[in-house]
Amino acid sequence: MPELPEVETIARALRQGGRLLDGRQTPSILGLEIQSGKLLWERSLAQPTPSELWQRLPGQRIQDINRRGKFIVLSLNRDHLLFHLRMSGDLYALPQPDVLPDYTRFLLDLSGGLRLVFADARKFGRIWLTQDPQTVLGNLGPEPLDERFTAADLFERLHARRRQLKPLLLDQTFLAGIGNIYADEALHLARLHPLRLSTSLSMEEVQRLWAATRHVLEEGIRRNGASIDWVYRGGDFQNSFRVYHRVGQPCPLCGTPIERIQVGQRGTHFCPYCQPLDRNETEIRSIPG
DNA sequence: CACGAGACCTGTTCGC
DNA sequence: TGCGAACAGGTCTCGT
Repeated sequence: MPELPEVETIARALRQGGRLLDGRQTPSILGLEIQSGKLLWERSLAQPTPSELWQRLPGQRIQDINRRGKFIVLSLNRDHLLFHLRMSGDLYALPQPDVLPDYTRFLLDLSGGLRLVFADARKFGRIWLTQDPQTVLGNLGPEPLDERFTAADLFERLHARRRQLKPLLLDQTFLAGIGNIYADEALHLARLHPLRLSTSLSMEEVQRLWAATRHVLEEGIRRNGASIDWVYRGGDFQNSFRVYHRVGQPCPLCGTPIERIQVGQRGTHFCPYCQPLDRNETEIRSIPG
């Protein structure tokens, strides 16, 4: 499910409350104390062992809640508790007496009668408890919405490697937080073909990609993320998709039917007219003769 | 270094 | 209607 805008929405809701879930507003868990908890699917816990986790967690307070890339970071008195939701995870606060939600893999009982629930149908999500969050987050690339991240930085990073744009945007060491939806949306807004080679972009094209990336992420956050299928609920950015999940439907710029190809085993959506591919701009795979 | 395939998992939707 | 295939917001590891 979640990419940067969805994870940002989830983190904000945990910090400030106010996420609408089944018609109810979820509460903030900032400042609450961890009393106990349960791990219902062992492999959801990446680090440390369950026994060490339950030895360390009780008594710590949730002092801060932030997002880095697609990670949610809870800062506790002595540790950091990190969550990655991967494809189908979600994280939210509920009143304690409630029945456990479907696919609950981990929960924390908190002071004030609240409960933090980590639900994850596909079991890909992971949890870490560590004193040093950098051991988990250390390889992430820059935050695309950080004001210190400039178009010149992006140009430099694109030209430091020689890769197709789409897989590069999905590479979390290149930029942190972009996933399949926002990569396709950004490339369309920037009018760049997903197979374009990173080293082929002019400064003007990089400027477009930089602005487009930030624009779609900001718009995603403003709309509380995108809700598709049964997984993440609460956002409505899906109503603004330009290309994602729109195969055969008209491009919003020119009306040409949107096409779908596979790039690095990911479904990739683009407008063949607005995002043309010049032979000189992509890798030549086979040398004749 | 870059790329593709396979793995990790379960649920929903599509096509015949 | 039924049933298997395809597909899904992500990332890691391995082989070429």
